[in-house]
Amino acid sequence: MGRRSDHSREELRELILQEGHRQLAQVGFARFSAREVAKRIGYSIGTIYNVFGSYDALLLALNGRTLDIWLAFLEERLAGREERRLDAAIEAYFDFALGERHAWTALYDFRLPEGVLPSDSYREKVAAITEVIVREIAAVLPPDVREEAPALARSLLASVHGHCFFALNGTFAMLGEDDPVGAAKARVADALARFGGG
Amino acid sequence: MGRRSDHSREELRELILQEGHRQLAQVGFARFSAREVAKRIGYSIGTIYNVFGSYDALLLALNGRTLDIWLAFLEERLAGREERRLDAAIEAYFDFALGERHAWTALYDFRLPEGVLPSDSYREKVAAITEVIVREIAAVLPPDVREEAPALARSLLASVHGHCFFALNGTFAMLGEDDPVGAAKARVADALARFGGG
DNA sequence: CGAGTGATCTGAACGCCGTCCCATTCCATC
DNA sequence: GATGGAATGGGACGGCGTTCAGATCACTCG
Repeated sequence: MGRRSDHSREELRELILQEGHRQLAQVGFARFSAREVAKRIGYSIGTIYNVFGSYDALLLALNGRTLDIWLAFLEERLAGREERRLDAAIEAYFDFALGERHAWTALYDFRLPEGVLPSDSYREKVAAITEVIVREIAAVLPPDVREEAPALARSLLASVHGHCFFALNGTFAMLGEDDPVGAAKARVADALARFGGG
Repeated sequence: MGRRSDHSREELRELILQEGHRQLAQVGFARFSAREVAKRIGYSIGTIYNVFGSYDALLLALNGRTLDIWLAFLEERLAGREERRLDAAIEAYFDFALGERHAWTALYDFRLPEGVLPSDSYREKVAAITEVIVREIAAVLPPDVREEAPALARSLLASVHGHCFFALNGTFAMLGEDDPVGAAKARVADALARFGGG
């Protein structure tokens, strides 16, 4: 009832995002509930709508947070590493997805209504992760084909994503595949071999 | 109210699956509702639970139907084709996903509760689609590495899936990729080149 | 200091959902 | 006919996202 001002708007936003991400990671996208988040932080459901405007906006913000964590995770794994950096990046992809299973899955389970585009800031986060891979690809590509790095990075990201996705959703288990990471690395190596890189 | 016997149990099952698949294809997984399906076929929600037992079982059956249609689509695209059969299969993958956008997406959006495995019949359908690809891969592989076909097929399926997924969910659009099919074909070609196939 | 203003917050209400379950209805059998 | 059992309907339940009128409090300004 009524104004409380226990927290500033920014604090509230942060509070919701923290508890929301905790919930999302714990119960997964399908069982995630904005009401439950409100309950846990001791505010009413209305407050969440005051701050985020809609369920979709909240989820976009939560997925954005996942992307932030993912980028940091990836960079930490690469930091100081001299050799086999691309393999390390692939391992990081899988390790993050496995470790943050629910949050990672939510990135792809949640979809905006058709025609609605994610915000620029969300796109930038996706681009930032991609950019890391572009750099790593460029570094192992022969200089004369280095311009191919962005397109190749997108494509290899998709390949690795497919392997990771099948590993997590049980498709690979169904098909008897027991080394998804190895398979993903092999496909990346195949692509680099074509360009004389690696 | 009460027993009607307008349809046999099998007819009812088929009725629900038909209308359910129509709904799923029309509104997508997120907006799909068993109640709505019941309403449209002129039965009550209870009847759907009599026939399928749960929402999850219904969705598994609907996804099974999608897999059936997909397999038929794939086989038709390959039938009578002499050259570039693998490219045709990749195109079929994308064309099916694009054409049956919602139904295809539902295959991956819907997830059983953790620990619950899909039925054998569902697994067989997935395996049947995979088997088509295994055959095509085996056909273009040098005889001495033909035993690699199943593992390679799983991996390439994952790669193509990743490209298709990113094409449909907007990731590729975000990253400026405008030829997902071409990229997928290139990655498959890269892998075959390693084995001296193609 | 006190009244008025406006931002903030609550929670009931709405129309959905999946799920459960029992009263009702009808068919088949005797 | 009567009856037993299978099929069906649909209300009830708890939960969801969403909305919004009303309650409440921190301010501002006279």
